[in-house]
Amino acid sequence: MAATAHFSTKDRILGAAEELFAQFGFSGTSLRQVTSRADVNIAAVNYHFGSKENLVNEVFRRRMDEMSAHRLSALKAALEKHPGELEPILAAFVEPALAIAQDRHGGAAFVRVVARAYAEKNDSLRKFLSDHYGHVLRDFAKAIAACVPGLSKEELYWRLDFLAGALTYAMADFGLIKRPSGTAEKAHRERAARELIRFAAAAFNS
Amino acid sequence: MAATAHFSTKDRILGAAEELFAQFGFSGTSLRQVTSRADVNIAAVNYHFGSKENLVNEVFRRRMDEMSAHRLSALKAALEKHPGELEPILAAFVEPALAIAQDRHGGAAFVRVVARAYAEKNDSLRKFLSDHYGHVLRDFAKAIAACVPGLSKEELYWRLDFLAGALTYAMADFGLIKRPSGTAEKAHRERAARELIRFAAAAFNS
DNA sequence: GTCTATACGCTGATAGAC
DNA sequence: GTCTATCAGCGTATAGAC
Repeated sequence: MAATAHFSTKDRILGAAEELFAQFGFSGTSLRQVTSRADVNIAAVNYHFGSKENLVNEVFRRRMDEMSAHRLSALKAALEKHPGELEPILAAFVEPALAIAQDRHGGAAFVRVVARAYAEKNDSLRKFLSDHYGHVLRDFAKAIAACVPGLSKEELYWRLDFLAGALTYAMADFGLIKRPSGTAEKAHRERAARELIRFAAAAFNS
Repeated sequence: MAATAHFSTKDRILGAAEELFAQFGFSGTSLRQVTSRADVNIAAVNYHFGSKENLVNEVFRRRMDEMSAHRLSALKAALEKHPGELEPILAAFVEPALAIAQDRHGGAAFVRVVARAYAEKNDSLRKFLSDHYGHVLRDFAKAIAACVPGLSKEELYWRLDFLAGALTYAMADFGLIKRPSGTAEKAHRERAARELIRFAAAAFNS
């Protein structure tokens, strides 16, 4: 695969799916659109991915791996450069998520699938998430606990849940706040991150 | 309609749709499932609702109207009984959502429908919500602004969005926190509401 | 192993008879 | 208002070519 400049059938499907999911949403994209854009036969999807749902999961896994890596390296940097400070830890959690969410290339599809993973209570998907990315949350919980020693473990986890909810909501751009048409997407995202970090810092410190 | 104990075709479709959407999601539920459960003809949906999308909106509207009315009357009571206090206002926002979530007659279904809308990032549904219930959020924003005079309007709206995200997440039981098997569902939800109100109060007061 | 042609049982939607 | 009939498009499955 490194020996050729051509993309494989599988990669072309992934790329086309990612673009179309971002533009039209998950259920708004048909496999026929995907395979037409990728210039492959309709049956190739089921050959390479088994099902449409699994194709979505594969698109999702790519982003999640990337986001988790960014979160962990940002956490490491935050602990080294700002030991004992809460906000840099929260920034390490929030910023990679919002960056991925607003990435042009498939970010919107990623957001949709993240939320689905929870909403569907799909146990195998939940297990996949917990198995592959649970250690990330645990690292953040430990780092936050060290900054806010008065917090019980139960309260800590409740608040992490609330932060995750607010973050997911912000990622999906679901709320009242709409980006003013004059504002660049990047500036809007940075504003969202800054606001959420301050919000969460105040809440964790209470 | 008040003259008879029978439910109309339209109401039977709405009830069946709410239950099925909660269980299988929007795109996971076919109109044939809905009409089969409601014991009406498949074409009745398009006759009464025009489209599947509009049926989704109507399912939402029934519950949202109820929840919004509860929120507004609770807000009024909070402002009269506890003028100048933030936490009663937040409780007026959070607790009706809790109440709906606990309602025997489809309330749990409603919460899951909201969660799914959020997960699937259904744009038309989102616009519908914003058009019809934006004024409720605006009333809360005004009440909160009076309690936290230092907050800019923009910051206020960001924080309301974060609160809404955390609330949606928590009410749908999305997060890490799992209800211990010995705990009653009602007690668990009341714990969630209490934690969230404290969390949000700290965040708004920062 | 990869890929294609083809078809099956569904879907949401609509037109027109009653 | 409600029904039947029918439509194009959907995700999926499989047989078989290379």
